[in-house]
Amino acid sequence: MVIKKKTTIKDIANVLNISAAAVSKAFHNDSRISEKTKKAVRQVAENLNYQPNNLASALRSGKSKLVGVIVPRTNSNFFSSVIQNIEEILNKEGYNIIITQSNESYKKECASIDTLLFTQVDGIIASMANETVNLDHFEKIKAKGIPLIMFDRGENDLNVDYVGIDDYYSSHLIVNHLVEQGCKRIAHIGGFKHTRIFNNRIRGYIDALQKHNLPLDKELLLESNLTIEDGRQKMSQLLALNKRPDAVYVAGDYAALGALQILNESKINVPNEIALVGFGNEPFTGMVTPTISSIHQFSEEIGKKAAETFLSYVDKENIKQTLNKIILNAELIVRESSNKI
Amino acid sequence: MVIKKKTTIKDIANVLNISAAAVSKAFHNDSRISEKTKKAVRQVAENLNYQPNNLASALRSGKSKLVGVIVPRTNSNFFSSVIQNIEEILNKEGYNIIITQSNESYKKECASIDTLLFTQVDGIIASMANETVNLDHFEKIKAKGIPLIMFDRGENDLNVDYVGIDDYYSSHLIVNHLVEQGCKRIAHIGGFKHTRIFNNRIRGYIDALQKHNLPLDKELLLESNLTIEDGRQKMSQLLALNKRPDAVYVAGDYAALGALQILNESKINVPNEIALVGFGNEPFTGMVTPTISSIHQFSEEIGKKAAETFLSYVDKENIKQTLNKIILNAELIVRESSNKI
DNA sequence: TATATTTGCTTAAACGTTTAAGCAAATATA
DNA sequence: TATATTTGCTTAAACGTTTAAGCAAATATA
Repeated sequence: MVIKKKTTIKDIANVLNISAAAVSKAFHNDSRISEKTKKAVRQVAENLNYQPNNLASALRSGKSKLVGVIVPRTNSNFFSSVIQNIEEILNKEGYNIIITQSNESYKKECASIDTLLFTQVDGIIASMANETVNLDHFEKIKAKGIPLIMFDRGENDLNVDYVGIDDYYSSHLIVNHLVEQGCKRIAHIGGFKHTRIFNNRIRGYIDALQKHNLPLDKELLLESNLTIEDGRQKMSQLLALNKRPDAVYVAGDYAALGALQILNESKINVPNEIALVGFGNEPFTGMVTPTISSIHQFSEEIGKKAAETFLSYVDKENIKQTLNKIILNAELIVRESSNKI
Repeated sequence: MVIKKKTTIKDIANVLNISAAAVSKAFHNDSRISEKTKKAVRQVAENLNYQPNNLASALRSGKSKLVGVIVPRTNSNFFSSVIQNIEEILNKEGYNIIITQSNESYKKECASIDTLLFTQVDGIIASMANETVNLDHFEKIKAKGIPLIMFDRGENDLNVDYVGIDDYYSSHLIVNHLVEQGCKRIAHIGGFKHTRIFNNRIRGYIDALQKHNLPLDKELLLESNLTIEDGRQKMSQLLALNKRPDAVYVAGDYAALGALQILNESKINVPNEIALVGFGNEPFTGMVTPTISSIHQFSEEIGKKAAETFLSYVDKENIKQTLNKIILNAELIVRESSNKI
């Protein structure tokens, strides 16, 4: 059996009787290398089946051409679509991405950051885990001097670029719609208050009620981890009230599904007795019975903007990031669960 | 502003007045380095906030400690769970994974392989795109001398390790169940015949019918790309037949959902008029009305076995792979769509 | 025709590790 | 006490690139 050594830049140089440096420059289309030599280099490279060694060039140039992406989970339409768009933009510029999932765990998020830094990524694009409160691990990234771009779930305190939708305004969209449908007691099953986006949705909900001169009933505002299970639990809690709500706005689709299950099991007419709106526009919202109204975030745009923001730092020395929010529009998709006709 | 240089092994060596080689050995717990020195090295490393440079060690040792993972999409419960388990096993051994999505596209799959090889991964774990027929791009991986492990969607012709479930037997599970429910005209909306797993499901379907002395009606065996849309289309086709089926076995959950939509829209009672079974146990099968029976694949096991198979090649010279199938059990989850009681 | 500029390379060092080979001092063995 | 072995390091080269500096030949300019 023949042990075949990998072809290197030197092998090409030997064939052509030029220096390795000239070969390297030919590949990089250096203006001081003649067209004739460039052509010859390309030809020999193909003949010898040359594959550049990214590790070596990364080591020498200090750029690994890798970008780390941290998401709470890939198993979600939103995140997988964002990832896909990040990849598309970055691949075009010669970057590859390393995806890691935090599984909503603070510990896993810390570990992810450590491994990404160890791999010498040129930057990190991240969306925070639910559990995360302390931000020291993200500060580590900044201390390394590589750009950090947050999307969807971020924190102002990090003072870095952020791409997301206007959660406060989205709540207004939902409340406006429900009021139009004639609802007067609108409940909100919200996410953790310590997470900025969920806090904004809560603030938006409260302010929108006030705008419509509706009273804020503390019993109708619940904090949840937004799983299916907790959605069921919180909905049961709302049904047990003396004065039930006539609409429920849930800050996440999975919890909205749990709520719907309880409503269906309790033979409550949705939307006529109680209307329901979710958040995130997961595909299943259009599959269940009745279909669930939800907020659609333009994941393609979010992914693209995040990638482009990263690229804007490339080749800059001494990166100095500041809080820079890119806020995109979101859209309310009205489906059966809130459409009384 | 202070430009801080990264701490290297040499900085530690200077502080302790020893050689860089000694520091490297101390980190690798070499037996010829004294405990005292090791302790001192670790202490100084911490003081200087030393982070090892993976690129340099990868270049020198020829091992990047990166493993590429290629999936048709991450946006699926099955694939994201497999990925998560691969990651868990490999992280323990100091490996990181680079995930790429082929989006079921042959071209994207080729590109993914190129970028992974460019990044000098130590191995690749992959599940093939729907579109893929030609296997040259996978042969490239083998030619590089790094291990290739296929899961879920593979090809015998590649002659590499494969981890998956017994598709042929799974079809028997489904047909047996439907016969038990009293069904006699069982249709099959199958995947592309050129993909091995779908072909096995078709063969299993045909043989299981024969085992139960049921005739094979060509009109009832359809080939599909298994999207929701095509599921709708193929179901409509079945409903247009003179002799309709009394059960439909769909080789993918998304297409099964499309079929269910048509059945619901046509006011056909599921399961009593027509029973329905899907494949894959995607979460939404338990969310829709009626809930859809489906085959559950143990994604945790599949991910773990794939990762362990990769690890079995680590540190081996001259890797020689052969067709080696690891076949795991699958389970039929019976739900409302096929349970006549 | 003499000098300046451009072209097309080469040379040599470097990126931060790992590792084979070797050496002196300390310790063990005969 | 003389020799053999072990311990704890050092030296030097290497992994495959990139890049600053420089040089000779070719070409342009005065």
